[in-house]
Amino acid sequence: MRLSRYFLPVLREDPKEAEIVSHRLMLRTGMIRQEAAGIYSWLPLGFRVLKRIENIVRREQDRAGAIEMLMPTIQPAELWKRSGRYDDYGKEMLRISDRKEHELLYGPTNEEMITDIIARSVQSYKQLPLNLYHIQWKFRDEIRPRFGVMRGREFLMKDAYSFDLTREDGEHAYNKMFVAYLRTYAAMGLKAIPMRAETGPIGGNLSHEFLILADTGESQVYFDAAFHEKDWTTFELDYDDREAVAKVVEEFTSMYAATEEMHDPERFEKEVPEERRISGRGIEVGHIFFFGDKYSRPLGAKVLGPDGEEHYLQSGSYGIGVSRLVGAIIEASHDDAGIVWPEPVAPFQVGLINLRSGDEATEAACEKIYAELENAGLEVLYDDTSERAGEKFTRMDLIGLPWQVIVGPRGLKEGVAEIKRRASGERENVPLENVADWLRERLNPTG
RNA sequence: CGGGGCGUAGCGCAGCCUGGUAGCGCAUCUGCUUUGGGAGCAGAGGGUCGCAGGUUCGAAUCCUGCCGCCCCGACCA
Repeated sequence: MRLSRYFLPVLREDPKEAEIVSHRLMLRTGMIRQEAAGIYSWLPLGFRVLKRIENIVRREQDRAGAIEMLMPTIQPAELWKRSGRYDDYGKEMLRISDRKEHELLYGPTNEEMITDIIARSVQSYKQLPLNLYHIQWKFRDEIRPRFGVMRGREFLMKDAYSFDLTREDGEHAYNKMFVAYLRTYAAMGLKAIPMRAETGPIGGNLSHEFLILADTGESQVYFDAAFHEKDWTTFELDYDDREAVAKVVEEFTSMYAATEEMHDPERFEKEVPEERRISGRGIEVGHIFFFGDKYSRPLGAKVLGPDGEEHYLQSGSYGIGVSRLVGAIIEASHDDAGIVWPEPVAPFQVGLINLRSGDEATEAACEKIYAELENAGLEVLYDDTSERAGEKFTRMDLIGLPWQVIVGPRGLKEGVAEIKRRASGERENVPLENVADWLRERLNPTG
């Protein structure tokens, strides 16, 4: 992408409404634009990141055997009256009515709808297990939206719903999602610590929240430093192997980790040696629940089992805040100069900077490298604008692409381009003709 | 919902107390000079002063009501 033809409205100054770093940087880099409290437009740069994250989530859900679908944002109130949540959900639910005065609502979550779909289509245990998910916009009329996309009213969420015949099967479905979540966050360069959680209005009794550590997090968390020593990168296993899956869950739940609501200081002190007790702030980026027949009963989701009897389905629901993750990743990965994108979620992998636009030789060298990088399957933002070097450097650091290729008359004389790694600031001079290969060796082509 | 703050050009702000023809910096446009870490000079464009009502000869400024936004607290992907 040529910057001169792109839409990247960066702000030179900090917008005054943004206090926390991710919100500030998202506004400054032109990723988002606020339309109302907790409601944002996603501008091209932000949209690219959102899609990247969404794709990683999708890949890991698919891998764990979940099946993607899409339910609408608008739901009939009638479903929610059946589950009893129409009244329970309170003012957080945005209620609307159509021209015929039918009561509708903008979905804050989809347990009712998916359970109803299953109830109408699944009659036999032979059709199980099922885990269906979608990635769809939600609306919750939060008491106080804040922190940009981290607590928006409208937000993009991946929500999956599992349906099984027995509690044991349901727990396996839960465990699979648990492992899939570890894999998902790891694939984005994050460590999200699973913590025992309250179940809230979703209900049920088995639940974990996944939190990434950041000073600006909204939750107070307590955990065992042993989490820092875990291997977060390899969870290669057969999802159908119940024991293997349960073992990973066991491994990651045996160490103490709790949010403030569930924190038990006595247990913490008893189980964790003092030097390993860590308390800090965390951002909740995922939440999984197992709630048995809480919804299948009122919505009549039952199947005939092998015993010839009717059984209510055993269910769980599994959410990842996709739009929140954009902010959360920035909170976890930035410096004074701006965002430092982990490669897997970066909007572009490479920023190519022409330091002297208008200069024929420099332009020719840039065009050549640009074409080679694109041919190598890399995603490149080519700063071909006529601005001065300083502005280009500052802007490229601000938007935080993992690699910068800097081409100017100085290097051209030596036949080299300078390649800078945003995260570490290391620079290396690379012969012009080797730039594409050099980068390709250090990057995975994006799919 | 309780507490605090803000609303004036695309962005950041001054002006308001003490009413008198709306200003600064950055950005934008034109020209020239520049060009390896947010350039210089010269010129130019851009405003329902959040909205409505009131007081006044006259309101960004005073009064009343409303709306929006941000921050702190109780709730949540």
